This record gives sequence, C-alpha cells and structure tokens, in this order.
Amino acid sequence: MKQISTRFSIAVHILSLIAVSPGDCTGDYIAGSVNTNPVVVRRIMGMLKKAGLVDVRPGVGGASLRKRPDEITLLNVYRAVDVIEGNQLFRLHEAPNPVCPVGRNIESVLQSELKEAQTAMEQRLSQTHLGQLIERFT
Amino acid sequence: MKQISTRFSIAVHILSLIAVSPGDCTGDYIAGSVNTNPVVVRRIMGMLKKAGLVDVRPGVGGASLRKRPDEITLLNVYRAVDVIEGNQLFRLHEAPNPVCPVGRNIESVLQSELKEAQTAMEQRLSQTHLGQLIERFT
DNA sequence: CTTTGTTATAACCATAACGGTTATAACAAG
DNA sequence: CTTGTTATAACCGTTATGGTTATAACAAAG
Repeated sequence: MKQISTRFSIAVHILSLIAVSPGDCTGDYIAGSVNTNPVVVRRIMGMLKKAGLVDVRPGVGGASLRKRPDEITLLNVYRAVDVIEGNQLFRLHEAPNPVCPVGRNIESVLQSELKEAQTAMEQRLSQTHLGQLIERFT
Repeated sequence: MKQISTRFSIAVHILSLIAVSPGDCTGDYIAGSVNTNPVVVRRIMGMLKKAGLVDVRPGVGGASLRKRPDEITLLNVYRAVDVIEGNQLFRLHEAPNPVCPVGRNIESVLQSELKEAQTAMEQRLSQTHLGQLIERFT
C-alpha cells in the first residue's frame, strides 16, 4: 500500500452528510457530493451499517446515524471501513532465517515496536469525533 | 493499501545485519537471512544508500553503515524506503462537490486532522533507533 | 589481462487492492 | 403496478508489490 484507501475519507464524508442533512441522504445524493459512483457510496454505507454506525434500509431512501455525532470517533470509522489488513498497519517479511540471530528475533522485535507506532496513530484518531468535524462545515 | 510494504521491515533487517556482522554482508548473504531474492535486497540497499544510511560500492562485496546505529531511527528507515506516497499516509477522495458545504470543506478539515494522526505515528517511529533494536538480537 | 564474485538495473510476470461501472434482484411507498 | 430506492454480484483498467531472469559494469586476485 502506498496510501490508506479513500474509503476512509469517503466514509467520513458520508457520515458528515447524514449528520448535517439527515433528510435527503440517498446513495445518489451522497454520491453527488462525494463525486463518485453511487455504488461506491452504498458499498461503504454497507460497511458503516455492519459496524452499527448508520441505519439504512433496502427500498426506503435516506439514512440516519445510530449514535450521536460526538460518540463516533475517526477511529470508529477507520475500523468500520476495514482499511488495513488484520489490524496490522505494517506488514512484516515472513519466514526470516531462524539460524541467524537477526532473522530469528526481528519478527518479535519489530512487531512490538511497530505496533506502538500504529497505536499512537490510532490513539490520535480516537480523539476526534464526528461532532468536532461537522462544526467546521459551516 | 492494505498494509505498509515489507520493504520497511526488510530494510530494518538489512541495517541490523550490517550493524551486527559488518564483514559478510553481501546481497546474497543478506538475502539468505531475510529469506528472499538477492535482487530484492539490493533494490532496498540502493534506497538506503540514496538516503545516506549505508555505503555500498559496485563490485566490492560488503556494506557498512554511514551513521552510528543510535543515529538511525526507524523513521529514517521508513522515509528511506519510500513506503508511502507523497508523505501522505491517508489518501483523500478528490474533487468533492464544492456546492455542498460538506464537500467544500471536508478536504481541508480531514487533511489537518489526519496529518496529526500520521505525525503521531511517525513521531513514535523516530523514538526508536537501530541501536536499541540490535541490543535485542542476542 | 583474465577470471571470479560482486553490485546495479532493466525487464517481465503473477497477484492483489482499488475504484469505477453495469446489471440484476429485492424492497417499500404511493 | 409503478417508481425510486437499497443490495450485491460481476467485470474491468490501473497500480503496487515482490519475485525472477538477464545483462552490464566494476573491483580484486591470480
């Protein structure tokens, strides 16, 4: 991966729209604001639904939040859209040579060290919630 | 991206090997410890060289560090192997609809917020240096 | 000068993620 | 029954990735 997928930023966009104009949030309307295909939007809304963040029903247009905006953190969204694999931001090369002291230990050493870096990032994501963002969409 | 490329973890592996057994660090030897193809190793060593971390010369086998292990942080390595694009971990969807208040502002709002999360991660990477790692390869 | 072991790099390939697109089915309300 | 919607499968072009082969250039030893 060169970059984390736009699914994340699109998901934040979607949730912001629902928070701001709960009335008209059909897939097509949202797609118009995001500037992408409605199917892309619905795919992501399906993930947000599965994560318990939004309420969408087949057939009936419009979506609604299942939590208050200040209860939805960026980390919640990030997790919902399944944007990194197996909750491991860093991929490690596999099966280094166990005969070599470096090869034998690098996996566990890096694992713990990189996990801390990942946690620092996620911890920062958890400090921002949707409520703070929509204040800035005036 | 689902995950950050193994180039990063392989680069740390390479640098650790050079720090620990400076003598025999040919591309083939390193590839044996990493358990991959020598060309993959040399590609990454080329990046480390370009970043000024390592000294390698065509023809002559063996590599050496250009800085002390405690002067090489994980962030230096991470930057050297060019593992994320344009120094932006998070990719944003482009050209949201400027007519919509959300579409008009989401880019800048997310940009600043996500940059902070990214910085938190990188800041943590910068706190660990190669010297600390090789202590743990006993 | 030639041989040997190396670095450097281009080229190619299979795999997978991504985001867009079309098509089809199912559902709800008027 | 019609209309507008959600849900989802299927396909496609683009790109990153990591492995592989091949070729050139270089340096040291003989």
